[in-house]
Amino acid sequence: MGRSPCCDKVGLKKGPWTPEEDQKLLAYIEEHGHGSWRALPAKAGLQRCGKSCRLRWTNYLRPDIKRGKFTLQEEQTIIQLHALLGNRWSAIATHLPKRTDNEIKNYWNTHLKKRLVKMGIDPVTHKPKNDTLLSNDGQSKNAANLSHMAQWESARLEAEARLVRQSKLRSNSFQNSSFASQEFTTTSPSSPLNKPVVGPPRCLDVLKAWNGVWTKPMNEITATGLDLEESPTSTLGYFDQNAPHISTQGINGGNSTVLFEFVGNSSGSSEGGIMNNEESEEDWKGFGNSSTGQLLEYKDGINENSVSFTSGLQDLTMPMDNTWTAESLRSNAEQISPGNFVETFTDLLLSSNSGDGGLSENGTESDNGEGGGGGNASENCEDNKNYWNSIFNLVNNSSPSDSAMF
DNA sequence: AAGACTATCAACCGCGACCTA
DNA sequence: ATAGGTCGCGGTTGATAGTCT
Repeated sequence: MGRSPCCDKVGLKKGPWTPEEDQKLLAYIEEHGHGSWRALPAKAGLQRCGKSCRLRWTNYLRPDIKRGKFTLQEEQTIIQLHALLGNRWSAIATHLPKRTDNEIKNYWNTHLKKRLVKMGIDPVTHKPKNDTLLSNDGQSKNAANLSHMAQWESARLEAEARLVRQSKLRSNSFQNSSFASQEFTTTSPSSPLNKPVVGPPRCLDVLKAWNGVWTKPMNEITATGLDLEESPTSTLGYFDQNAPHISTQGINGGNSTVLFEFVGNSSGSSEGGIMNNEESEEDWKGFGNSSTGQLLEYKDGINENSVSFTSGLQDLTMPMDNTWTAESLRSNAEQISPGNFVETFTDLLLSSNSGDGGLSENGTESDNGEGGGGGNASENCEDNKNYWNSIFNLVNNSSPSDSAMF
């Protein structure tokens, strides 16, 4: 069937919105909710098409939008999610509170993609340009798993979208009541007023692990607070950022989800490791000579039996069997001196960020070798390997890996 | 100072999915 | 089953600001 025009284009205004138009749209939605976007412009007295109104509201006027540069944490989340989901900006935005898909898309295209390219990583596949590393390391299996994971998460996201839609329908009668009473706790940028998603955001299990990285001091890892009572394959459980925890589940006995959270008294971080923009940029530029961060290199990747890291001072090998429990994590965590896991993980992920940061082409600003990554080809290869390994690590440790798919 | 170039991001376009009759 | 209508998503464009030469 053919696509019908969203509106009569004759006489409709296009281009940048004026403050007056914004005011009209805002006032109308505050009073009536948006209802049908198609009908809204006429009712609100706007010479715009409904689509334009929806976009303006969704990407700019909505009160629950956070503006300004992205924090380091947000950057990390975007990269991780993009590795899993690809250009599914709306899905990615679901996990970035108060950010719109459009904003994330723009940020990816103008910043993050370039950084990955400079790292020698294909921003589309997130694979090193020379991905023989993977096969050489016997990690093609992991790559396949990741691919499956992405597919699986995609299916889940779609199912979630349906649920949200259904929820929306059920609550439609709710819509036109008081605007002021609307909850703006939704984290979905695609969930404006007509999507009363209340409560913490639904979150990928992967992101639980990932978010956790930023929310809890290493030494606060505990074996308590296991909150994955819900099925690991269910996304109906909410991730509570205020309830960081470490979770283990029936490892090898069916479910092998292991979520652990370290973290973050990052230098320059404020609450929960969230940094302001300048600080974020500083981190991008400065890791490698971080005085507070301690290098923790994901050294050996994942193999059959263990996962190994190298801290600045010592090696740490975590068993990949059912002995990798909360307790073991905690005790192993204690092996790592109280450095900042956030930074080290960031280093791990982005340690080849020489081009964009403070490391000059010739490496003159690289005053140390460990985290700078601005070195030779072999170092870059190692960094790329680490980058991808970090993703594998997250996926493998937090995936609902025990679904039949895996 | 001025023109060229680059980066950023708001906004638009077109497609596909979904819903309803 | 099908057609029409609506909405949301992802790709792209274009205006503007900033930087470089």
